[in-house]
Amino acid sequence: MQLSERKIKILQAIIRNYLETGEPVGSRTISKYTDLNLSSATIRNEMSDLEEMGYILQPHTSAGRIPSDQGYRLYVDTMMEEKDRELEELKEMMLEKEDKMDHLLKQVAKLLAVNTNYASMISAPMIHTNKIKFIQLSRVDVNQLLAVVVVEGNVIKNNIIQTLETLDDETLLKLNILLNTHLNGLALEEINLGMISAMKQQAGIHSAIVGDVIDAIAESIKAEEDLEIYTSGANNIFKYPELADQQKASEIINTFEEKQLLTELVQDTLADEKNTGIQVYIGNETPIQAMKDCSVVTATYELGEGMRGTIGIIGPKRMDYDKVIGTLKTITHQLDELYKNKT
Amino acid sequence: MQLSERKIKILQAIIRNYLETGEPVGSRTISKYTDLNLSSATIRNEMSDLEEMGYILQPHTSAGRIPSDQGYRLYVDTMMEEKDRELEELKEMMLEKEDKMDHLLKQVAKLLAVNTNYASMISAPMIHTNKIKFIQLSRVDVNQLLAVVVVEGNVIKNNIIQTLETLDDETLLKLNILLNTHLNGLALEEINLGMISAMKQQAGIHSAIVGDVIDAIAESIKAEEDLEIYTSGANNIFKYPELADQQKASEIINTFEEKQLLTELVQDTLADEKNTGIQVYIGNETPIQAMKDCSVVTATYELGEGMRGTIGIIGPKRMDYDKVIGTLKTITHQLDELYKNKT
DNA sequence: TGTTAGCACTCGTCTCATTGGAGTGCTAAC
DNA sequence: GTTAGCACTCCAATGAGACGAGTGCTAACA
Repeated sequence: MQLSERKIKILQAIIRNYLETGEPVGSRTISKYTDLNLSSATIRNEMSDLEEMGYILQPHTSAGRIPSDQGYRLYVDTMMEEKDRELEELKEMMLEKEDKMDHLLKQVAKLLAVNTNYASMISAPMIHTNKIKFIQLSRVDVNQLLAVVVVEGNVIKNNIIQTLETLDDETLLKLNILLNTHLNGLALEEINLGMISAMKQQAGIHSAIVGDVIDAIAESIKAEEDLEIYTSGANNIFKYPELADQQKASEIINTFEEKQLLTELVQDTLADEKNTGIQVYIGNETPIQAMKDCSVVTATYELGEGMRGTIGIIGPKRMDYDKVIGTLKTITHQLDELYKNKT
Repeated sequence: MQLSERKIKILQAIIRNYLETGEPVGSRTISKYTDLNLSSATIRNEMSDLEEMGYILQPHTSAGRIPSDQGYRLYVDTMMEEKDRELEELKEMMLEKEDKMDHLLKQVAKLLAVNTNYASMISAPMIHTNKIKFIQLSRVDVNQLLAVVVVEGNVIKNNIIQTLETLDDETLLKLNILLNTHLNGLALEEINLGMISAMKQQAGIHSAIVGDVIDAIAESIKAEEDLEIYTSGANNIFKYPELADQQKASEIINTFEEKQLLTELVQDTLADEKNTGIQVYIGNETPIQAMKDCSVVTATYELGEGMRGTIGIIGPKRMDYDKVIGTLKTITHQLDELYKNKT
């Protein structure tokens, strides 16, 4: 069967109505709601077709219809009217000097949650390049060295190294020069054993330290791998009765608390290269089992230089897709701008 | 009325029973439960007294009794049999090299939650002294300086400073020496305008930088003030029907998500100096409104040098106080040990 | 005087039947 | 192809009745 013009209009009306109310919607409601003047009986016939085609379903025999996952999917793919959103707060927020990345991300997460009334998450940008920009070794105590590594994108990593011997200023200076001349501009993977042994040789009696420092650097950079995720508004799910029952709520809350469980979502979003930047997971389409009764909308943001992160909104299936997608587009766009203005 | 020996035993039995079951407990149950061989009728009379005295209450006329806040309070203050707990996992966890404070804290929070089946929180230690131990200024880019500040307790802070002029190595070295000789060993509050202007004078044409650096340092150290709190196991509350209803769950979850709301709890715990280290807030005793239907048990841990933080367990009023307090004592003790072994 | 048995009473919970209404599907007429 | 009408379904809300856990009180007992 083909989806006639009229069927589409009716489906659209059903979904819109259901998004608003969360109640199954009946034929009479639609016959009043739409501009095509049809009686409820006609609508009923069409609805019967739509159900057969899998776009809507009945919770029980004598109830109205609700959209199926397939129905939502069609809606999102073809029928949405994306609402552009002005997020003044965001602009203001970004105008304030927000140096600390984690603060900014937390703020964005919160802003999203408050603005949409859904739950939100944001992952810190993954640094793909991880090129070392600068290394600094300093003595903070008789047998403690502080290693500071700055990588591309001004991400700073610290590590304290315990040493057996006490290094004097001159040696320290030499080591610093040695490290910087050899390692600057390199990514972690580019550092090979040959280089290390060359450096050790040059370091002479302090060769042990060189090894420790490189270990410390490797550790600092690698630590980034378990990527940081910030969330907000998890308790918004209680606003939607279909998610608020104990079983579901508990699972969702748990996922939000064990943020690492959200990693899959981030991976999945980032993996999809060809995409316009926005992805919508409806119900079972989600990679996270706990969210099979939700819809998840994710977007990729980019802070130049291959630093990419993910923003996501998690809500009920009857989420206001138009608004959410509009909001996410605005946010990612603003994050781009932010980066441009910073550099 | 006096609390006779027998009344105490009965009250204890009521509370113990209620802690297990979560159901109001009746006179017949107690008459079988206790070793004092009394009929249910006698128990009833005693229970009537206990109710009048405010230690127990009836949810409705023909139901059994449940402990009141006052009853729990008496129990915690005088009748508990603290269970000592061996936490092998904790020891193992701490044996592994856990350099990163935040990782350790997250782990501890999780361990607590899993172990007790309640929700847990832990605040990062507040650094009271905040004495500057070491300052390092480095050039990472033509017009970018990296300021690293290490404060007492090896807490490291970074800040990137934009400069108008490009500083050469020699100037940078001079500035470093200038900053370290003037500021090392001082707390933020001890830096006064006199010192700053003295330093600026010595810095000559680079005096502007000195101001910027001091601002950056102040900012880094102050940032510590909105203290970090880690939580775990919030969704454990769903295991206790009396907390699992939407209204309450939502409030509690929200508090856990907006971690700053837990600050009050931390403040309150740390403020109470005279205490043995463990504090119990039963129901309305809590400083956090959202937790008025919970009990909260907090402990202070100390990592030497005035670095103190708070650990807390949040659960239903019928929490297993004996176990929780035992666990918290073990944990704080282990954290102490950890610190000793590190230094 | 403290303890106990017995009994009437209360009140929440469970079950079951009833009702009302929203909504459908089908049929026949337009 | 559209619509009115009607029988039918099924959920949700309501209320009556039975049940039982538990109490308070009284009177009797050691």
